[in-house]
Amino acid sequence: MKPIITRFPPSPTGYLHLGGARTALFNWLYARHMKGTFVLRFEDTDVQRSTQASVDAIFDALQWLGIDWDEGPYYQSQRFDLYREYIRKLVDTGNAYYCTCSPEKLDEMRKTAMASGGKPRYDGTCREKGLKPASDSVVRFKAPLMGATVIDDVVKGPIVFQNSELDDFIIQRSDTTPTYNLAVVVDDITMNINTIIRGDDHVNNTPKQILLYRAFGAELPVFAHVPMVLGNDRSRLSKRHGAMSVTAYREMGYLPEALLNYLVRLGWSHKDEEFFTRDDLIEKFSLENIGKSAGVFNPEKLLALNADHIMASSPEKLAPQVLPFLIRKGCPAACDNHLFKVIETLKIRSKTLEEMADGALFYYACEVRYDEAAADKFLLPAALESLTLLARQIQAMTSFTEKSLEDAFKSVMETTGLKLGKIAQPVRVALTGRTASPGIFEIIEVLGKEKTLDRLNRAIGFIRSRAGETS
RNA sequence: GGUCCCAUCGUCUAGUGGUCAGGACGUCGGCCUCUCACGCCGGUAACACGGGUUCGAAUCCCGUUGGGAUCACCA
Repeated sequence: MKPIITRFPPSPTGYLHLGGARTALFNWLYARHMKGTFVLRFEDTDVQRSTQASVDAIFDALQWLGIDWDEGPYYQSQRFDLYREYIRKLVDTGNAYYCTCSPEKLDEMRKTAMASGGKPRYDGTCREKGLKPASDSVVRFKAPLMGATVIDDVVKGPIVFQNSELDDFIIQRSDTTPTYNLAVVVDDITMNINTIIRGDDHVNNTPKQILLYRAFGAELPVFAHVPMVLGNDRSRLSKRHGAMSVTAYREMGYLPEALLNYLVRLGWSHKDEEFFTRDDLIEKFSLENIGKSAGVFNPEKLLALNADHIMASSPEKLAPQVLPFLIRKGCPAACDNHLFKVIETLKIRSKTLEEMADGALFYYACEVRYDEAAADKFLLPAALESLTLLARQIQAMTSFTEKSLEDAFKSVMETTGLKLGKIAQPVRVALTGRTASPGIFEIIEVLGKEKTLDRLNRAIGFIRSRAGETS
């Protein structure tokens, strides 16, 4: 069995969007699963629209996703000589010809065809003229007039196209650069690509490409056309549907594994499993289980999956990923043992790293900023006794464990006759400034004796001064 | 419009002739509980329609409807 060689061929005309990422992922996974080779190639023959910034953005996104390549990156713009050589072969073998019909004439041709209800296709004016290259001539592929071309698609099954539907498409522009269909085929042939996994928006190009493979006498690759990713209005995913670039998800605090997991499940399944790590996917991915119908992108499910992946990650793994979010918020955190403990308390209640960072801020604050409503509700004179008692208990403690803290609270409960619920909320506001946070015992343990006492005492002072004001 | 593709809960999907049509997200109710979460229990909700084939169709065939893609000297 021949080794599988797949490729991802983005055109660098913008950031890497979710659809592209999924295509890259499928190709990468298949190559990894089959222990084959994954090739990266930039299709930048459109010099006008291709930019280095886009190339960099795509590198950045792929790297973040952890999608690495074994070969390339190749740039089509550096292979023009090769394409010319292949085009010449086609002309020499009578499979292509020069055409001098002007764009204006073609336009008119299309219009009259449309007007009379016909198809907008080239009428073959120059097909049999045997023209020599001229300054403004293009090269057209001489497509068969009869017969049919069939795609043996692994996901959709056989797809038949009547050759009479195809026209003599241009393979070389008047500026001697190759067009898309020619360049892909030459590249895929010369790079030995034998498995092409791409969006099914390419299905209609495929018969043209198959014809080119035949004209070159090359072996056909396996085609797998995967269904599109749709927006919530069921139209093709685009900017209208909100955040589209892969890196936007990084900024919002998504884990690359979660995004990968979500993307792969959009169109592929393995039994009824929902959660996959990167290694799971490499092990389980297969072309057979790719679905046929288009899928709607659902941000809520992505979010839920992100929460699952956060929960499944270790604090050590999470720390370097949250750190940038903390720093961006002006938090003096470092990737240390303390941060690991902080994360441990937040993991289970954070759906994104952004949320986790927000939740972590209070641990690092020099002075807790009280949420107004929280302070109004809980930092009241009624809490003074338990706060004071608790401070005294903690003062006397030498080390914190869940058990010893529980005992401290119990003692306060006994003295005051209050339930834990009544005591915990004021303490929570004193320590975090908010009414929602990780468990009280966890917080105290992570905060440490000194900070806990500081905050308790400050809250006591806060209540006293307030009481003074109002009385 | 031509060509091509697709069709199971709102969404992602399992299902490959015989299932009470399963799971996940969402949603609703409840439990747990120091808050928020997590977790747990339960509810809601789908085979687009019409014909066949078959003892028996979500599963196979045809048609209808609906949705999508594509029709460049873009990729």
